[in-house]
Amino acid sequence: MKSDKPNHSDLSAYIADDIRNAIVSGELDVDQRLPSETELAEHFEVSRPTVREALKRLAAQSLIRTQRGATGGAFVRRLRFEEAYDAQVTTAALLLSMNAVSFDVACEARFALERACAPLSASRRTADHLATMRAEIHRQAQPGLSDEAFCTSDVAFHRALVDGAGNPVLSFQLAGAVEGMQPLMNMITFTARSRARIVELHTVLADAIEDHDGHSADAQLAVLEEYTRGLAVDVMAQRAKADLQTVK
Amino acid sequence: MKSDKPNHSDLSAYIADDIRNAIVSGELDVDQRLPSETELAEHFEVSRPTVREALKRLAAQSLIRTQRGATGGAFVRRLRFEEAYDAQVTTAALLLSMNAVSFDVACEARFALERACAPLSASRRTADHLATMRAEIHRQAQPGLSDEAFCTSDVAFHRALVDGAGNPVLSFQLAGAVEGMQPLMNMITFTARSRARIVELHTVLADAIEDHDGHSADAQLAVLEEYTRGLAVDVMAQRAKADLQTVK
DNA sequence: CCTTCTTAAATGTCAGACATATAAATGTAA
DNA sequence: TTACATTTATATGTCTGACATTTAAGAAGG
Repeated sequence: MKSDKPNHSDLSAYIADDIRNAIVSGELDVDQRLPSETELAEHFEVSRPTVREALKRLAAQSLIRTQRGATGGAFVRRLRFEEAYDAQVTTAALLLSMNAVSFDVACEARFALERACAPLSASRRTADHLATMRAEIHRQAQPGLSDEAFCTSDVAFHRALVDGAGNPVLSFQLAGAVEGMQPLMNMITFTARSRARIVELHTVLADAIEDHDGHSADAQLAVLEEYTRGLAVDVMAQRAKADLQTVK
Repeated sequence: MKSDKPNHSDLSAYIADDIRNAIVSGELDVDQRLPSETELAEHFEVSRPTVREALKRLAAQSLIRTQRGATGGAFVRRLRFEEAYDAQVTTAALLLSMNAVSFDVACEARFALERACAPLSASRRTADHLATMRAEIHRQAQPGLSDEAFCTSDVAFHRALVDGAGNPVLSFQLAGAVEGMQPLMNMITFTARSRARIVELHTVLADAIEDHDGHSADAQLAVLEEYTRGLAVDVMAQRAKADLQTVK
C-alpha cells in the first residue's frame, strides 16, 4: 500500500483502489486484518469518514468484512462461489436490461454456453441432479402455474442441468447466462400448448442426461433454443400488433 | 424506496440495498438523478455521512455515478459491457485464487465455454478477428518472449476467437473464464518446444476459423485443452520433485 | 449581444464527539 | 481454585456542524 495524494477529489476511490490492489495481488491474505480506520486515516493522511467510504466500497465488492468490538476491524474476505454467483446474476440482468440486448442475442449466448455443459453433465450428473430436474418438470406441468413461477422452475431445471457437470467454475460462469436472463424470459406469456411442448422437450432432455447421452442432450438443447426463440418472435409480433391497434 | 429503520447497525448497507433494488427493478431509470444527499438523509432519517457510505457502495458496483456542482448529484449509471467485463475478470481471478480451484477444473470450464463459441465464431468471424488471431500467433512464435507475455498473447488470441462470435453477451460471459484464468496460466513455464506446439495448434485453429469450419475448430480446441492440461501436470510434477529435493 | 462576476447548490472533506459491540482483564464469591 | 460478574480498552457505527471545491445559472456591465 503506497500513499500518494494524487488529487484532492475522490480520495476514497483512490484509497479503495490501493487496498483492492493489495488484496487482488495477494499482498494481503485471506482473513488478514487491515489496520484500524484511525491507522488507515493516518497512513493515507485523510480523515476517518473518507477511509470509511473507501472501506464501504470494498465491502460492496465482497472484498472485506468488518467486525465491531475490541478485536474487530476490517478483514480480507474469502470470496465464495455463492456470493460471486449472486453478483453475477445481478450484473448480467442489468446488462441485458440497460443495453437493449435483443432476446435473440441473449438466448443464443445462453444456450451456447449451456450446451457446453451438456456432455459433462450427461457423464457426471448425480441422482440428485436428475431428481431435481424431474421434480421441476413435474411442477411445470401443473395447471394454474403463473408465468413467473413457470420461469422460475425453468431456471431451476436448467441450473440442475448445469450443476450436474460438477464443475463449480462452470456453474458460476453460467449463473449470469441462465438466471440473469430470467427478466427477459418473464416477458413471454406461456400458453398451455407451449408449456406442454417445453415439458416434453425437458423430459427428453432429462432422459438423455439420465442415459448419459451427451450427444442427445446437446441436440435437445438446440431444439429447445429454436423453440424458445420462436416463442419470443410470436410474442413480439403479437405485441407489435397490439401496439398498432392502440395507435388506431 | 421505503424507509424503515430495521436495526441500529449497518444502516448504510440497508440504504444501499434499498436504492439498489429501486435501480434493478427499474423503478429508477438510467441517467435519472437521485435525491441529494441531504434529502436522502432526511428521507431515511440518518446523517449525511451514512448516506454517503451507502452511495459509495453503489458507486463501487457501477450502479451510480456522481457529479459535483450546482446541477450535480448521483445519477443512475448505464452499466456498459466493458465495465462489467473488467469486474467479471477480477471476480473470476479472485474466485480461483481464493478457493483453491484446481487447474484442471478451471481449464475444463474455460475450454468447455470456449468451444461453445467455436461454431458461431467460425461462421461469423470478420477479417479483423482473423487478423488479430494471426498477429498473436506471430507474436507467440517470437523467440525471447517472456512467459507472461506469451500468456497475454494467448489470452488476446482466444479473446479474438470469442469475439468472432459477434455476440457481446457471450464475450462478456467468457471474459472471466479466459482472462480470469490468466494468473493460473502464468504459473506454467512454457518451454520452446511447448510454445512451438501451441503455435502449431493455434495455426490449425485459425485455419479452421478462416475456413468457416466450426467442427474442426471445436476439435482443435479439444486438442488444445488436452495439451494444456498435460503441460500443467508436467509443471506440477516437476514442482513436486523440486519440493522433495528441498526437503532432502 | 457578449463577457465577466456573483451566487447558489451540490458533492468532497474534515474534526470531534458520542453510541455500541466485544473480548480481555479484573475482581469477587462459593 | 474455579466460576461468574464487572470493568475496561478498543474498535466500528453514527451524528453534528463546518469548510472547501466544483459547477451551472443568473446578474451585472461593457
